[in-house]
Amino acid sequence: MLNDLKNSAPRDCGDCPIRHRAVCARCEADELEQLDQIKYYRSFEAGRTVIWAGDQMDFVGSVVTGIATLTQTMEDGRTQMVGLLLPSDFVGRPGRETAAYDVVAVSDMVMCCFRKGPFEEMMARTPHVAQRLLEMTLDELDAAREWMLLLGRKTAREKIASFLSILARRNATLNLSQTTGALMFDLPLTREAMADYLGLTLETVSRQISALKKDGVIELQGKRLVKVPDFDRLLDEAGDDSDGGVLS
Amino acid sequence: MLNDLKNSAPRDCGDCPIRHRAVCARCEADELEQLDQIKYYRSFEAGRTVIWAGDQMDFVGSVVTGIATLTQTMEDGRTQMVGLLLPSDFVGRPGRETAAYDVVAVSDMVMCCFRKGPFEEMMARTPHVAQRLLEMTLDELDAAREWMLLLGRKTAREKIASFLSILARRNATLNLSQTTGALMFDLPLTREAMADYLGLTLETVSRQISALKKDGVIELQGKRLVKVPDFDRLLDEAGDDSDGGVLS
DNA sequence: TTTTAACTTTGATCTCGATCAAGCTCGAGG
DNA sequence: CCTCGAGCTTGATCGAGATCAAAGTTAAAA
Repeated sequence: MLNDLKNSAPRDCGDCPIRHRAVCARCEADELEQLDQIKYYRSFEAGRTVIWAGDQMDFVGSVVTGIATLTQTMEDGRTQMVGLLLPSDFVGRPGRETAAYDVVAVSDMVMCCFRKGPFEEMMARTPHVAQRLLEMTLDELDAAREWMLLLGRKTAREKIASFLSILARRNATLNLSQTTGALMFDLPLTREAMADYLGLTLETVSRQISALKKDGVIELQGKRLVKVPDFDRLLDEAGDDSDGGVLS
Repeated sequence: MLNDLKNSAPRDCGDCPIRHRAVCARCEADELEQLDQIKYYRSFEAGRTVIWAGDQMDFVGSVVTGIATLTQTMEDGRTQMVGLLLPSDFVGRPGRETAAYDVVAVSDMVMCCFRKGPFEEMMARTPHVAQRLLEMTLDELDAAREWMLLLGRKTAREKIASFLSILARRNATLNLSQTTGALMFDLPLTREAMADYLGLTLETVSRQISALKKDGVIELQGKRLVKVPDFDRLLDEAGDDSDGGVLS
């Protein structure tokens, strides 16, 4: 409850790790300077809630480092995660007063924030921010629709395999490795959080991970480090169109 | 296979039924005229496929009248609807070559289309189109996330009740009625299409509709006309936060 | 009018994942 | 070192919804 505020090395946009992927990606030097003047950083410890659904939300921003989740909860407590926010992902919606979802930091996290008013003015003035935001929103919409297929039609095993292959692919993109052959990555979520993302119970998540391990699709080192000896095998288990899509 | 092309009374933007809700909603007279010059209408009979996932897509457009569905299909035939396109909804994505989903006309339908190239130029020149498209995309993203909660966590009965209350609310918005008390509307989808939307089988859809009828939550006249005697009761069955949200 | 086929309903049964219930693991704090 | 508890695994059982099967309904076509 205390902080949010310990200033974690305010950065210069020039060497920001998400400079070319976030909402500012298309900005020219002068636009970047405008953004620079209205931005501020906030840090959150793992487990902290960034904002509650329904609360007044007077800022928008980008995840700089760390991971957060977007979740919806029904009155009786049933919970569905509707987004996993990784570095460069955008939080909040211009033109809306209140938060639509709970946003929770899953790891220690730093956000680059803008007060909503100035940000909206900026959007109206400079097309590059709005353009980039549209592009990012369309990508998120595609991801949400892919998730609808997963939630509505995939089996528990396919859900787990799909989730793991998304994490694996993302990890391969951030690092330099190629998407075939063996690769390793960290599981950033607890079994329970995975269950909330996949529309399962934590017991089922645990069982299916064990099953995939027994079948040699994955190997575990500890509870959180996953090794995938054959990525195509994992993709196959995910039931996706095996287009083997090139990393973008 | 034949037509698509029978010219259904090309309209003047001035008296277009979706003038103030579609992607052109914010346009000034001069911008509207530019759009007018690159637009063309296409008609589709009920059941016709507008475009197949993966196909080259050289246009974008808006649904003017009628209803279409957006669906994803796995290799083994499992199908998930990821969107229901109503009048004013936008189809296609600027900056993408191929269609991501199957688009199928569910009723006879008329679309207002723009070739992709000219539309993208227009978007780059005039901010009002891009602004409106961003707003619409954000709304669709919210709808997709609401659907994720439905698909991941709601029971079959809640899914049906949620779907019916969405249709009822939309109908109340289009017509003049208020959202409380009795209201009637048409079911635009077959049981199978509803099942694909809700992540169920058609048998379960049929059974749950029968159950809601038996319990007096809805009444049916024929297979397709639904009467809701008490809308709050239906909302309650849907399991949603009962904020009784005012129609926007 | 009869035929036909798409759509819907209902019944019987099965199965996957939920639920209930112990234990296990491992790292932080005393 | 031990204790504690959060997170994870595994087993036993249950039940909502899927699946398999058969009729019923309706509207268009012949």
